[in-house]
Amino acid sequence: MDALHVYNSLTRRKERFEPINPPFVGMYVCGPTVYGNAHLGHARSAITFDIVFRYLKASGYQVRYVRNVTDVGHLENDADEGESKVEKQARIQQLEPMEVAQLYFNNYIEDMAALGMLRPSIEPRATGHILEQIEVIQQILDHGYAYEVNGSIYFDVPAYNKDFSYGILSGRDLDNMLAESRDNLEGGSEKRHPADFALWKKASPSHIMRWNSPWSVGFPGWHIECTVMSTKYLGEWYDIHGGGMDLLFPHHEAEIAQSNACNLHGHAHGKNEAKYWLHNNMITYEGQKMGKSLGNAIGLREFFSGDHPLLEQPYAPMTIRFFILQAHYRSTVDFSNAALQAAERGLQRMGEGLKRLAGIDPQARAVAVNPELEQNLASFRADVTAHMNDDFNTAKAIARMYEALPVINQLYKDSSSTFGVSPETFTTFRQDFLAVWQDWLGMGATTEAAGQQEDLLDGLMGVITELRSQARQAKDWAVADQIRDRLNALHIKLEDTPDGTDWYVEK
RNA sequence: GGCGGCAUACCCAAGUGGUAAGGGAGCGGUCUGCAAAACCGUUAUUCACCGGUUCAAAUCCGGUUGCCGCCUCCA
Repeated sequence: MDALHVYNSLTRRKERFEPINPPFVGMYVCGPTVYGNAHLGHARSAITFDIVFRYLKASGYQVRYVRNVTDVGHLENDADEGESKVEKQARIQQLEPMEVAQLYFNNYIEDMAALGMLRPSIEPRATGHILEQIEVIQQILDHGYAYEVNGSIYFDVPAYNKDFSYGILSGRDLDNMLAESRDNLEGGSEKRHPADFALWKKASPSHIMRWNSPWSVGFPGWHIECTVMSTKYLGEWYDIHGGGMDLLFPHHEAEIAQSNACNLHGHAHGKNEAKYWLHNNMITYEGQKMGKSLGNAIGLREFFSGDHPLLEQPYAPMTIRFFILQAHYRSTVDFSNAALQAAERGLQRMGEGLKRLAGIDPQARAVAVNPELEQNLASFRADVTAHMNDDFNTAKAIARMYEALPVINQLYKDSSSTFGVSPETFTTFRQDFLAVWQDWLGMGATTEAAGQQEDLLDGLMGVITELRSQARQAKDWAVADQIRDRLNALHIKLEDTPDGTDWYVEK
């Protein structure tokens, strides 16, 4: 595609992407609730929108990417007046609730950095926007789309549905929802209608995270923070709202309702908080959904360390990123040791190609231009752009990179080769190839950060491999093999090549 | 029950009207003291099943079967 198209959940169609105020693009993504370490699902969502962020920037847009941090715990269960998830963790760990939120927020940032994520432009916290949330709730009340019961404020879905239409995003019909859930409407509920949801909850005595409001000492409802913070930083009507598919209902549906109830423009004017609603699909593990409630949500840190009964080995963060990018973001992606190991090997091969790419002298390969190779390299950028323009199809972009890999290998191989490309084509290709890998896909951090330790190790290994080469020249295989075996035991792999011996530390 | 998605080789996975991408694994080969790695080549007449539309369908329509997600906190 020659222009960016995105799949919009709101219209259920792929649409041409046209920002409201080019060259500016506003994007809001639902971030984590910080009461535990991040798992694979968090990674998928963050990676999906990291790609969107990167690609929009690479396309020349000026992007403001807002990703919230939910540090209000909310309740374990709407019907309970019990403690929130954050408070529960705080009690278990004997920490201040805010300490828990900060701890897991720090961990989240660390994990995301390991996965090659760019930091968003703004990372607002729910607890930092209590006043704004109270203001918006007041407006919704003033507009008649909410009501108070015992100090709690609920969104009045039926009232809203009269003037707007509730369910526009998820394709739900309020009447069906009513008919279907009438029997689970329990007597104790303060809500007038089962579809109503809390905007403000009065705190029970055990609820520690609490703030003053005109209605009660309490805390904001689950959905309101996103409406409020997106409006504050991106306006009432902005370009992109992203999140996982599991947030589509009720969370995003509620957000749209709140936004319309507050701003009163609504879909009659084609405005539903954001112009494009993008949703990444779920991750499964051997065909089964990964979820907290299912207990099979393997944490990112466990993948990195390999310390989990389901994992056969540790997996590098970049292996995980790469694997996720090999599938389209709107498809489910199935994790398993076999699949991850396949990605690991594939990534290794690409890394090899990247290293070779740097070592090719374009002048020396210009001898005889081979039309086929020339064409492969010359069309590279246009091909990858077309794939990314098609709803960020990173799977295709990566496949295209692999199609260029044999060309890189051929050019690298031997200088007497009759294969060649023009230096101009090659130089442009090399720039593009690296840009796609590092900047568009964010795979640049493949190589480990170099440090002093590494310099020392380089020096030591230089000495060792040199001694071993001498032994090999003397055909002293016993010594040569002993060196290799001993290093192998230390997880240092030696590989003999025609030019000398390569080594690397096994992960 | 309501809403939605998926079913492509041994595994992962692209592909939504023009005659099956890519990765891994397997197999054959090159290289190599050996090993490992790397490189080259190769692997689905066929896209769950049945019917229909079309010159043409994995791709569109109808039906069947199976799997999954959301509807409750979840990315």
